[in-house]
Amino acid sequence: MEENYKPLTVEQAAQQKWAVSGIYKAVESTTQDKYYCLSMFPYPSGKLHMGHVRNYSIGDVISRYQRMLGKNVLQPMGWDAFGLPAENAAMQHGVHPADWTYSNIDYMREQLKRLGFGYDWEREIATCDPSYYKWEQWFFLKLLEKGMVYKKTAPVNWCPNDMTVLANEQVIDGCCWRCDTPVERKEIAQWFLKITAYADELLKSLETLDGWPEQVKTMQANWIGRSEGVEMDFAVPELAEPLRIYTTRPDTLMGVTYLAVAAEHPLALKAAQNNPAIAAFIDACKLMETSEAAMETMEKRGIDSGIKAAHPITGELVPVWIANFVLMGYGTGAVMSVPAHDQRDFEFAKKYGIVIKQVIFAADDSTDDCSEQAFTAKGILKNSAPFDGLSSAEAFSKIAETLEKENEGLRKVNFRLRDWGVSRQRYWGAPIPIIYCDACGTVPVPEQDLPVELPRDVVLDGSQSPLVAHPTFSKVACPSCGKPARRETDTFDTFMESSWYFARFATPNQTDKMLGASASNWLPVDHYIGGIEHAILHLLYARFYTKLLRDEGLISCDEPFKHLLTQGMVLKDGSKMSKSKGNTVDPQSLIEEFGADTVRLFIMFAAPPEQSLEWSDSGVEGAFRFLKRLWRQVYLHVSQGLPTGQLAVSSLTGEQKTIRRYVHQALQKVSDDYNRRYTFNTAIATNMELLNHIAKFEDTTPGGRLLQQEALESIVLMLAPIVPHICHQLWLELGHQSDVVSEPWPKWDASALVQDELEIVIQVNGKVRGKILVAVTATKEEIQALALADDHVKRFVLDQPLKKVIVVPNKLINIVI
RNA sequence: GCGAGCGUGGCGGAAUUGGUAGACGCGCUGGAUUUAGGUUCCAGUGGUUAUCCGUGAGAGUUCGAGUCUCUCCGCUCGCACCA
Repeated sequence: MEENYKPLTVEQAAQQKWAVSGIYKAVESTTQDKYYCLSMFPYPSGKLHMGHVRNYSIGDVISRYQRMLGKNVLQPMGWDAFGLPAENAAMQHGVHPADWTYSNIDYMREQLKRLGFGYDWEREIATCDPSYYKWEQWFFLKLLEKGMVYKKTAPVNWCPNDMTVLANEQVIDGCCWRCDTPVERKEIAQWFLKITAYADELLKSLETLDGWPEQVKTMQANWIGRSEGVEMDFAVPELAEPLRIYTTRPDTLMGVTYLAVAAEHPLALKAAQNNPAIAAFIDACKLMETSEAAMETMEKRGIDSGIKAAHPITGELVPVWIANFVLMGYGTGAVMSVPAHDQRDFEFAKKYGIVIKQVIFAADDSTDDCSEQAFTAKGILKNSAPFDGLSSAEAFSKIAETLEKENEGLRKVNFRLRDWGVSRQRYWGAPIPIIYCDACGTVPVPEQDLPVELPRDVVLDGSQSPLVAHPTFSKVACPSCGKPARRETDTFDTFMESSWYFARFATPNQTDKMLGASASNWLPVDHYIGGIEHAILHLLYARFYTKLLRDEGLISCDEPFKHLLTQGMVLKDGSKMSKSKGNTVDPQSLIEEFGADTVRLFIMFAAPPEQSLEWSDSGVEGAFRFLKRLWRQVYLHVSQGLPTGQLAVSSLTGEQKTIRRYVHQALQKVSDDYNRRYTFNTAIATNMELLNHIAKFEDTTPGGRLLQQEALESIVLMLAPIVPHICHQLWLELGHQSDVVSEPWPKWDASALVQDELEIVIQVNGKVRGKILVAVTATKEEIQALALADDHVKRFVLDQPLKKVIVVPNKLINIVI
């Protein structure tokens, strides 16, 4: 055995061995349970960053641990290859998005291989490959057939100077990131998937996801946002149609002092016809971002339309305002306003001098004053004849009933969730397979013409969609009548690709179907690992897609991910590692300096997976030091010749029993850390502690050397999922011919854990005053007598009478005086 | 603005079910070996020390609170076209 640890040699040898044996290739088995472990696939942005290394290290550790438990593991890898950065790179560096993407993929694939992740590379997929997005287009057309897809207008960020649509990220302080022109909202026709048709199921089946973090389930439930309320009409004498609104607080109906409508609402447009002030206000409302955060924090402004609407109960006329915070696309584009009981309405009413009418009063003696702020709690109705004296809950039913009887309203369940807009006015995405014909209307591309391939010969200059500008792409014959028609030039949202890739990994090379039969055997994913930033959108879309695929008969599960591990961010100097902050650490140079195992070890040791991880260069050196110490300890042991014979467990000395107890306590603790807690940092710490113990254990008797062998083998097995290369080599050095990555996970011997005596903490009034060694068989009375006899304890107890004595078995005794 | 988290030594973190706060590692201090430095090894390391005080701040529940409850402060993530 080499005296010194040489990571590069060790890692090359191990990786070569794995490549030759094809050990990570996943083949369906009838004798083993499957385990599908998936890390979120990367966007090929150029090089791996530390967030990737962390994500994939966690996934690889779980995969390798499950393999040692005897599972048939599937761990695939691929590329979320469509997206905006490729187009930006094209504009900045004059490189084609496809070339840029594929060369990034090639570089990053090599990095992943160098890190020793156990992927089945035969299943690699790239979403920009026509053989992948063909099935996405096919499935979209299936959904169109089923009525799960429709087209409507929706707002986008529009740069009037560049004549182009901007992503939210490309809008900086309300202006275009390239030319600084103020951005406008523009309504354009777009394709939508009816995710709201599954709102109920997406909400209800969250309850079945026992392996998901509570916080993620809560966030999803809040995002879906089920509410119970009343939809009602306010008649508008000047319009044929009444104003329809929805409220979750019908109990406050008698406090309505105005209504508010969106700037794009027909009522607003009518009011603007001969009122230049209103027309100017509506114009100004266009200068607004589409993101919810921007809208919720902007200044709330409005103008009186001059039009009045009739209160559905009293018939009293209330003014209708046009307000910038009401949106046409969400709900009905109109809301009722109760300044006394809603904070936003309150601030708006104060600003514009609108009447504030309090109708809800506190049921107890807590304050219900609404002169300074809205009183938003529920309570008792007053000033609300004929509902005076009712509680908010009673009023909800009574008012709903009254409106239903008069045919002016209806109880309704609403969701905050909106349908999924999938149209993007961009080049580097999957084309939407639709053709528009003047005679036949909207015509799906026939199945035999799929995929609609993205043309390569395009000009990217940031001014308009390259597919619109392309000379021939949009010019097609109508598949139905053969006359000249126009092809859809929008592409799909890239979330469309990432919403089903986990299923495609089961049958990645299937050419005649979207998913082969074995998709149902591998799915659902047993463990899914990825960033917390995906807690809502990606995970919700993937759950939605799973239900769509199920209803199409392509898979049989209801949910895609059994267990979810949301990994924290990698920070440097307290803030997120990013190119723009210039605080990135390149994994490549560290791998070259210390080896993949050191990088993996540090990243798994520095923090538990769900917490953010603070990068530390000296911490990496600490990890390297530990691997060197481990190597040295095995070297010292092996160079004395491997011990022979069987360990005689029944005739160990006290010190030998203690060291063996440390080994088996570690096995027990580390198994729990891997299996239940996913706290790999404490699993590593336990192994470091154990190595410290055995380094001090210098027993060279035959029994002592067998104990040293047992301890070192245990450490190597316990660390194999985390640092597989060095463990591969050390396992061979310890006298084995087998491959450590395929060894069974070690079991602890319960009899080795037994102790005769235990240390018990003595507390007086809850404060630690001493420690005593007692036999494990000691009774409460015996422990109490021993504790009271302790000199130090006596000083605190003195002669005071004992009020109470609490004994926590095997832990502590608390004497209360 | 709304939703979800987090806050413990000089630093990363540990304390799993309310029961010894600071495991393990980094850094630092002293020593040994080597000596040009580094490596390696050993000892020590929350503050204060007769004892007390300490887990963002303040209150509460309890024999006992880092852990549970409430209020506040600070930070992070998400908000539907970044992925």
